[in-house]
Amino acid sequence: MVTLADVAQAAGVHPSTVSRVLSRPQLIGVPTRTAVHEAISLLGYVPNKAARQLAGGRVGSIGVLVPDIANPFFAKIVRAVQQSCRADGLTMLLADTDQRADEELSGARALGGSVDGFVVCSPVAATKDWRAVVGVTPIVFVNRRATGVASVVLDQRAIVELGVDHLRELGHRRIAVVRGPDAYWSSKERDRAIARLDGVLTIGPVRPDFDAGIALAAGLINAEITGVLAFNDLQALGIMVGCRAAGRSVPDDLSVVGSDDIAGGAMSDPPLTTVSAPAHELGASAVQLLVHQINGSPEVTESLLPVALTVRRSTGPVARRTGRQNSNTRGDLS
Amino acid sequence: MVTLADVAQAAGVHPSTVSRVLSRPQLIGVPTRTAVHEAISLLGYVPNKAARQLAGGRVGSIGVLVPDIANPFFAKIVRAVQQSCRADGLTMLLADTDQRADEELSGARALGGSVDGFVVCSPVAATKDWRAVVGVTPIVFVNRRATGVASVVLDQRAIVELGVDHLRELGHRRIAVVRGPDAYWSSKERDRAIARLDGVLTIGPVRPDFDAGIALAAGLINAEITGVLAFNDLQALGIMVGCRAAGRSVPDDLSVVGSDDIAGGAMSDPPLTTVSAPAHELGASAVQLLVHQINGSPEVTESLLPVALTVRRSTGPVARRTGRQNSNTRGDLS
DNA sequence: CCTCATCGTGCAAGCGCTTGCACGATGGTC
DNA sequence: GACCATCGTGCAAGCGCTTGCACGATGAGG
Repeated sequence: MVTLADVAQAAGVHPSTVSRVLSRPQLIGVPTRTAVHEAISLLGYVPNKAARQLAGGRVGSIGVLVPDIANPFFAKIVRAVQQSCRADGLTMLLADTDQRADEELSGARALGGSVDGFVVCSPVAATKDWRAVVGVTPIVFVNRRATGVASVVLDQRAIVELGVDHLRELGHRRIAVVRGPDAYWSSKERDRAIARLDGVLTIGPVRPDFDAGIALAAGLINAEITGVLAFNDLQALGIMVGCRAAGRSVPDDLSVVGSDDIAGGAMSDPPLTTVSAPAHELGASAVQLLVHQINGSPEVTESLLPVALTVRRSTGPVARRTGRQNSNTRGDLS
Repeated sequence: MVTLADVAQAAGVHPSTVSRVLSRPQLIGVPTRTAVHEAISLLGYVPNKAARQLAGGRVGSIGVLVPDIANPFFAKIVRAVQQSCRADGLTMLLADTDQRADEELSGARALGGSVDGFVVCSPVAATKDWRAVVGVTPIVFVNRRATGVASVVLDQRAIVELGVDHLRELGHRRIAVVRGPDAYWSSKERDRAIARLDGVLTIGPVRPDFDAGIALAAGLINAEITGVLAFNDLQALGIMVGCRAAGRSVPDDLSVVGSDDIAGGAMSDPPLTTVSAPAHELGASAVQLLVHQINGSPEVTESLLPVALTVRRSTGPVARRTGRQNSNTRGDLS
């Protein structure tokens, strides 16, 4: 293993000079700097992170906590975070919290000493608990806004409005929007947006997963809903399957729009119309905000990311009244 | 921050004693040990990883490299790895290699100094390059077998046989199996298994993703295939969609079986029959093997994991000849 | 009762790096 | 021409932990 001292010797300078070339090059004269760089690449020197951290410098890695890495939405975010990290020369430590507040906190504790900061996706633990655990360590929340903590969130209001407007433009009048679990910041945020709207039915809270979606379908049909905005894509996919199982067709009998735009949505049949979340930007912005903080910026930035409607084929014009009539008739049979 | 020294003082012993209580308890007398433990929990002491590593001890973390974390199959493995890590008190460092050999190697280099070992999923870089980069650092390959490297792999032969046998039992005679990219170890392994079989057509190599699956459908129909074993679930899903787009039905006109058993398979319509891979075991075994090596065991273990058929509704009995006749007729139209 | 393993614990030397401080060498100013 | 700011570099003290070695206190054997 080649150390700082080896490089220093090769370059004919003091180890501290090498160290400075690496951390604050502007302090060092250009000729020396060049010589050091040559020695570094010649010897293939790689700084030892542990030593660097121990000596009080930057660690060069960040911790990322996600509720469930198997959820494609979070997988996309993690991927973006990882890419940003690589671009910034950072290492990413990942912990899956299994959606549990205690795992979140214990994960943070475990990573605590080894990272420069945290990116926390959809945190469920209370903000004050977070502060207690991480102390002054920089931190940014993804998908939750909290005072005193940097965050990058999706425009939940736009999600609701984009989804509902799309349905309305297709002529739908009996529109439902599914509420998410109360524990989520995004749920509360959407509820606020929903409250602004006239004439939409709300359903739930309902778990944002496939099975819950299936279970939802029957109720939607009974309520003669013709267009529904699910809480996320997984749930939307479930609604579509449940609908077909009940003998109805998507989008002829029910238009469904999801939210997130996970890969599975494009692969369903019909492919899912959805409000696309910029997962990549979410991750990238989070890292950017975090790096800012790590570099000493005191400002607490709250970043709001726009969403966009992706129209595929799970939504269509509302059926003419006779069409709905037919549907109802069939519905009585099942 | 509470340090070893603080604990030592609180317990009235020397720091080295505390250190030993943590790393090799059997060296320390029981009363002292107890006292130290009390002091530790009293003060809420958390060992500093950087210092520990620097001093030459274990780091307590492992590096995991995956080709694509957004691929649900790898997400499942990562999740399992993470769980095993937590159970063993290990931290997991994750890097996404984007399926590129150079990223694999540079990822390993970046993590190099900060981990006790590596779990590498579906490595594409050559084994000797790996050895060159990681030196004597313990390492285990997932989904590739290589001499001199511990590995945990799926029984590729069983995958092929299980899939094909299932199709045969349903009466299919015109069966195709899709080959994967030549670069994959699993592809070569399956090819070997396919070679053993009589009377199956092979197709490909074909990329193991959704779009490639869609593209495949037409060819399958033209060749009058009635049952197909895809290379993985993503591809199988694509075949189903492509098939329906061509006016055929699954499983009536074409039975399709996937491989992996990703979550999306259960959510498709019809839900996908597939050869399930024990993703959780893959991850857990990998960690176990790695920990063994880290603990100094010299043996190079190669673990072969069994797979199982999960029958859902994308496969069915072969259509009666008249049925196929009909299909063909319809086929001419499209 | 003295000798010698054996066991439990203290001691101190680092691991590789960062950083505040000191110091010599510049070049400009009065 | 003597003085001072400025700049570039060397020096050394740690960061928190592990571990080989030494040492005192036990209990067993002659």
